[in-house]
Amino acid sequence: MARQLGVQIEVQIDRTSPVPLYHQLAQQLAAAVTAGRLQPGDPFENEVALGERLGLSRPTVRRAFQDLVAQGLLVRRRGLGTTVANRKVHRRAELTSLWDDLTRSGDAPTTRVLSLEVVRDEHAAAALDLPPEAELLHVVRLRTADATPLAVMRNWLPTTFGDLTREQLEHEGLYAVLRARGVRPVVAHQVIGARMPTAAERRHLQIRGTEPVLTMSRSAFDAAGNAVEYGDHCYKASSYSIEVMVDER
Amino acid sequence: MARQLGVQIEVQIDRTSPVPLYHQLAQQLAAAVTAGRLQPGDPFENEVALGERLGLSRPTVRRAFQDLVAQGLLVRRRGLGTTVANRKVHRRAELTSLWDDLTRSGDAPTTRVLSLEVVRDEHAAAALDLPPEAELLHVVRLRTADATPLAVMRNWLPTTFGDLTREQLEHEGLYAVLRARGVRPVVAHQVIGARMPTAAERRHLQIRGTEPVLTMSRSAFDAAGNAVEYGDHCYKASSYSIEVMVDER
DNA sequence: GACATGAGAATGTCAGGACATTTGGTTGAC
DNA sequence: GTCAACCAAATGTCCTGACATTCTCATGTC
Repeated sequence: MARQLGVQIEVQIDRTSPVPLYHQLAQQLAAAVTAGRLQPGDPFENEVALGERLGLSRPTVRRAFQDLVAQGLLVRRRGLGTTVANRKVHRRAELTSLWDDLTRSGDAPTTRVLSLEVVRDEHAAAALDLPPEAELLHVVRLRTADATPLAVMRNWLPTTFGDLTREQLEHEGLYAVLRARGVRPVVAHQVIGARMPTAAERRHLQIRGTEPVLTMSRSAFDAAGNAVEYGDHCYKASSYSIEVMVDER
Repeated sequence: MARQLGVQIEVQIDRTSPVPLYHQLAQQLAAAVTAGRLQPGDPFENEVALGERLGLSRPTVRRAFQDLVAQGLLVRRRGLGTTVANRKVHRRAELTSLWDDLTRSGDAPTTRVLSLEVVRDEHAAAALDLPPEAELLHVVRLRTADATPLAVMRNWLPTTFGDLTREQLEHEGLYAVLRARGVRPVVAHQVIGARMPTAAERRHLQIRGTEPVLTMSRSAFDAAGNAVEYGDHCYKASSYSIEVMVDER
């Protein structure tokens, strides 16, 4: 039976890349769907043909398709084939405001940059909605207040901020530096938790006895939806707390 | 290297069943984890050994494991193995109660009232904008989720709520009880922190090793500005984190 | 024209195999 | 006691192969 031929999508597979083959394929197919090059209901190229065209095995192609199904982008049925899924409506979550954690303190904050380099980090890239192979500017800073170590802060930013210097980052806060370049994060997703510090954190924060750290992970985006930064901060719990005001009037 | 042997779970595979083998396996493993026969952190039998024991191929076992990872029940790391995931409660820093949040996520909350009495407490009174000599209703509760201790919660309320009973407080969450009497907190000031647990908290929360608690203090007021409650909660940090969304557009 | 049947197309399931990478414990050297 | 190197254990990735099941269309018969 001559089914309607699935649409062929331009795909580049790089076997020298450290990114798994299935992941490269999944991302490019997802990009094509998300960009609107395929519309809901469009038939997809079948898994065998796509595999032959790209020189990939069927399980590898199936693994990529599976990821797209999990993201809600594709629908697959045995005997019928693969089609582009209908777009779902996403509801915005209700919001609260968060006090800026350090600007109210009045203490004399200082920053020491422990590390500043370009890296690849899949987890950070995912938190910024960027491809796993994306290069990111990774900065690790030690923040002190009144000469007392308070926090170790790790941040990852897109390499559009690759020209940030140690001097800038030590002279003022990261967000102040970003504001000076016209970048204003307006949306952030934060998760607050607690754990015991690692050996390195104990050293930097001068923690001697048994004392936890308060952690906060944050993904921040600007008004246009561009990734600004992903941060993973840990604070000496004895010296730090986070204040949240809730107003549901 | 002799790793700790993964726990063996009783599994019945029926090859005459129309249910796919991977699905039969996934369901029985999930049931064992959900039923508590395996605890967070427990090592799982590795995929090769499990396959050999059940006469299943490695891809079939991996497919079952993959489903459990997707459900948040297992954690897998290359070179290390498969372990039962920690149960994490992710909570939005909105004006909701833990009971409401756990009920919504299907985590079967229960409450045990440890103490219910009228007291004077200067600190709590101050947090409620009340005179230091004001009498307050003081309640201490142990909250469990899925039979696992999660939080010790201390609350102080004005004595207008003095007729609250143990039964009411054990049957549903504090805020549900308040709503039933037409009381609705709309403004709250919350402080999130971390510390090491007290001996009593260790006992109630069944904390054995070195593990911190995540703390949240909250003063809540109704629309007219009347004090509703002051709460001081501590949560097992390995099982709890707080989610905050920020939108400043 | 309606209905049954068969076949082709495509996905679903399962198996076996191999190599790469990560992790953490052990061992030996200093 | 510390540190580096090595190795075993375990998962991650990718491949080839085969059979089962579902779906739809074409064809033949009445």
